[in-house]
Amino acid sequence: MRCPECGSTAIIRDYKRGELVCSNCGYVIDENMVDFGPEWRAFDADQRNKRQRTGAPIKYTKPNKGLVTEIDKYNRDIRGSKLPSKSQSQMYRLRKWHKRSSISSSMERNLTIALSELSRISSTLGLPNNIREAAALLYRKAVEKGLIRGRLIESVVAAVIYTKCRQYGIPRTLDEISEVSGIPKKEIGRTYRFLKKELGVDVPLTNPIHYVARFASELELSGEVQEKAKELLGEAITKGLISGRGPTGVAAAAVYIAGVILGERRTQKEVADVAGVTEVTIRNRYRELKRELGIKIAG
DNA sequence: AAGACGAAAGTGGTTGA
DNA sequence: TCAACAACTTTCGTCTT
Repeated sequence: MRCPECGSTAIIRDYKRGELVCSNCGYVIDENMVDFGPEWRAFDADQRNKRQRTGAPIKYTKPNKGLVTEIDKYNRDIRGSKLPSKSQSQMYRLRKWHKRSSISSSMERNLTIALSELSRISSTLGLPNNIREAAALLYRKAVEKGLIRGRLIESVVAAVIYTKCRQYGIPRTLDEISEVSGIPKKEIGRTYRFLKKELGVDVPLTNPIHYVARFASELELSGEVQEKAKELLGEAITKGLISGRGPTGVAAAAVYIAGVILGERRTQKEVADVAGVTEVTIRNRYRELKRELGIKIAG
């Protein structure tokens, strides 16, 4: 699907608000959207199997990727004739170990818990499916490398979501993820850094531009303001005003300035609230941007 | 009266010895 | 492991609209 406004394919489904939004320009494509997710919740694999009414394509968000080998209990070959007794005892042993290795392994149990937490968090944050899948894959890698030991499953889940959100350019702040996962920000950050090091994931610096659309739409600012804010940020980036600064603060200041320039003023406090920073930070960034970019505020 | 501005002190996390 | 450090927050007084 493409955004009718700017042609971008970066469309985000915001289930919380029931909106289909273009993440590039902030254009709301559809409102009153239906959430196609399940209406039920499940807390373990058993409940899920009982409640799920449809099958699924191959997915990393399923503990066994949706692919299972089953060894049935009838000692027959493909034509239905009995197996020789030597093969029968072999099949018996195969069944035993197949069961032990796949169903009751701690890794599978771990994944089951983790994946249900992962889907809960990503629903609450309104994350698209490709991120969920990517996060699930990353988590799987972490489990396979034995990096979970000694860590809360939930904190690793939070960390992989944070990582993937950043990689996919729809960043959520640590604060937001911390809130829905119930894991302290500090812990998520630490796990995130650990995973990054151990798994060698390459995460680009958070680009403040990615926050603009969200902040602007929460403040009900027009598309022009967003464009202006992005333009300002682009300039700021080339002048090296970003490094070392918190991306949310920079984005918030740009949105604020853009609003003032285009006559859609919001108070510093309003902007500060949606961005999750203080007015003072906005003022500091604002001052820097104003000075370095030579912006004059029209009176 | 509310918002904008900025100084000063405090906080939590990173970095380098 | 500890101290220095930068970014950010909290708090508060003053100025502007």
